[in-house]
Amino acid sequence: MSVTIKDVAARANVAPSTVSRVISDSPLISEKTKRKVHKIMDEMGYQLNYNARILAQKSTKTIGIVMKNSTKESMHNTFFPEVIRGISALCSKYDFSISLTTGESEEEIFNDTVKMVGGKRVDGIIVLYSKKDDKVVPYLLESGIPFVVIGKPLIESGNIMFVDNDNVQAAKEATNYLLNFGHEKIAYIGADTEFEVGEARLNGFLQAMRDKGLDVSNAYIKDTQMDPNHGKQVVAELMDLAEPPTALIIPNDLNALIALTSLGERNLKVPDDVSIISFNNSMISEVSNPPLTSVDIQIFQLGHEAANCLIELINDPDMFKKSVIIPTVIHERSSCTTLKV
Amino acid sequence: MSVTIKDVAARANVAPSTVSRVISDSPLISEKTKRKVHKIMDEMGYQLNYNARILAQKSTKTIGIVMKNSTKESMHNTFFPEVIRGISALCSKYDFSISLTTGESEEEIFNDTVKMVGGKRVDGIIVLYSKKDDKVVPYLLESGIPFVVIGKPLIESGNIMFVDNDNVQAAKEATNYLLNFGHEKIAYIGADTEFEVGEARLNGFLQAMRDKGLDVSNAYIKDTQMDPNHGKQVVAELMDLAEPPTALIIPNDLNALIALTSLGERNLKVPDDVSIISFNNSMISEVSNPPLTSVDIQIFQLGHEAANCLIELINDPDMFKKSVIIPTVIHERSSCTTLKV
DNA sequence: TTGATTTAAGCAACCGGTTGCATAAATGTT
DNA sequence: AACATTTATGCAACCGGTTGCTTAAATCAA
Repeated sequence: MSVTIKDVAARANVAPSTVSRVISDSPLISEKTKRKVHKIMDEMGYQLNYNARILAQKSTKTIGIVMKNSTKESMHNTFFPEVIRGISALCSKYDFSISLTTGESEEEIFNDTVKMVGGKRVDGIIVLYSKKDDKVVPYLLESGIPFVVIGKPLIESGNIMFVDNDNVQAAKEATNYLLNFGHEKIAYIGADTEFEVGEARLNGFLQAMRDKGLDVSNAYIKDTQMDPNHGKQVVAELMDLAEPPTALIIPNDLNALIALTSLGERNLKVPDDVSIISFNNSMISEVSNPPLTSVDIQIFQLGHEAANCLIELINDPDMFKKSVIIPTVIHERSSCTTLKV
Repeated sequence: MSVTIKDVAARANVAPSTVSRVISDSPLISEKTKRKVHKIMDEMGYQLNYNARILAQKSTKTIGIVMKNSTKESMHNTFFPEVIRGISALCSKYDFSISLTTGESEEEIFNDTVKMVGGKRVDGIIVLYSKKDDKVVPYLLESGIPFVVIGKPLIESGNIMFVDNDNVQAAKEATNYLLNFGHEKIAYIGADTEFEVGEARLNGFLQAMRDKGLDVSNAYIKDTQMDPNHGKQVVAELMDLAEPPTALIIPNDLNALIALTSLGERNLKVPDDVSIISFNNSMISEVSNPPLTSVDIQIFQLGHEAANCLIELINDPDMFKKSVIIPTVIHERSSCTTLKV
């Protein structure tokens, strides 16, 4: 069908191996021959067949991305495109390709991963989450393939490369930010302890409160899905308490927007009646009304560093398993203010 | 290194070809042999090497996705994850993998595409946009690879499979929706005629206005980027006109949110002072304040259908080049109301 | 000029599967 | 029992590159 290395070789009166070496610009080939072969490759419209190369070199130059793919529960909307962008940037630079899992359920995602790894379709894997009772990471560990987790692995974290924020610290800072405004009745939303990030942030929140000598009622700790109705209900439950919170910590901007609307419906003003601090610092936080004070977790950077680590690891599989922490920074806007007394 | 078909064959005292046929569950092999070989495969932990299969079968079971990858300009945030989800669903079902372009600039994206297609890394391509002066589609056409465009191709559209909304119609309906509320001074934002979708919707808008016998000032037609400052500026320009519009058509929910905020800052109320209709019907439109009336373009479905068409086309490359139109539907919420007289 | 050394190119095995064709074994027919 | 069919398996070429090793040619040293 298409032009192969042999066709080129025949036309150029050289051996296929010579053509192959021309392609990889081997120093074993003279400039003269290289020119000749290149000319003929162009004439014939030769194009390298990557699959053949992959098979021979046993290297795919492809990294697999394992992601939760379901609608709501998954990554906060903005997370996914942004982290992909970060990964892409690096891949593009080092000429790697990206392959995605397509599964919806945990089972499917696991199978996709096995197919990628066992089937030798990728050189390395980036896992976009860290979750309890997850089968993917243990499998990867056992398989020996290079991989990086975005988020802090819950097992053998010393033995696994990961890229993460310091979520405990980030939540602590967010909490302290509110505490410094005089708030003491602070509710924490997003306590999904299935995912490591949820647990870590909850811990940070609790620590900050304890450091300040404050008790936290369980009624102030809420989980939430990425769902308007549920979000509104959570806000309602909090505000209907005998002692409603005066400040809210919310795990992402979209949920914060939901809260904002929900509070508005009850005629509660942000920040005058309730202060809100959220995570992600996406464009939503910039344009909501009022603009949200939000913790920038630097999603692009997370992806970028993860890809960076992974490619290093692929090039030297025995390297020291480092982990990198991406700093977070609070972007102050107008959703927090001093507690009215 | 790992277990190959030959290792299994040796251990089972059969030929490699037999093992291969066992794997593909060929009717040529007896049940007895199948059981025996399967048992040994399990014992040895055999795993198919996909690259070898790809090379031999000349089929990758992978589809490539060509996307604009840059931050702002690109797809409205929510579009990308949602369309991927739609594509994934189908791919998962038919056991296809997904490969992404990683490039940022048009040039890089084009090169990524060539590498995918020329390098035989994919069986087909989905292009996530339709743009003027685009080199990708002509290249794909020439290459002969099966591909589907999401959006209406600007060249040879009879010869190219595509999945799209009827954007002219959608914009017309949105416009009529506002006209029926008595609005006549309607501004259209998002007139980026580089992309087909921008142009089509603009035409729909103009048609609807013309049908109603209304002139449209050029001052009412604005382009906008996915950037808060620019968005606000656009709104400002419109509202500072001697005759400011009473209704706005905005190409996506995030920009509508920007507009909402921008109008709020000028103490203009939505919908009392200005009506807004936006596109995409993302979660933002549901939770903004007020909730936005938005045209649902069914992004998931666009991806789903595109993948569906592509896989059909891969299975039968000579098939009739159909195109499918995904219906749009206006979700009424609270951002539009009758024009005050 | 001759032998040693460097440089350039070719040979052939290999990566790990798939598949058309040949052949052996099993079954059926008369 | 002898031959025609059917069914099950094996042989070997092939997919399109890569690479260790060998060999031929060119350059160098003496």
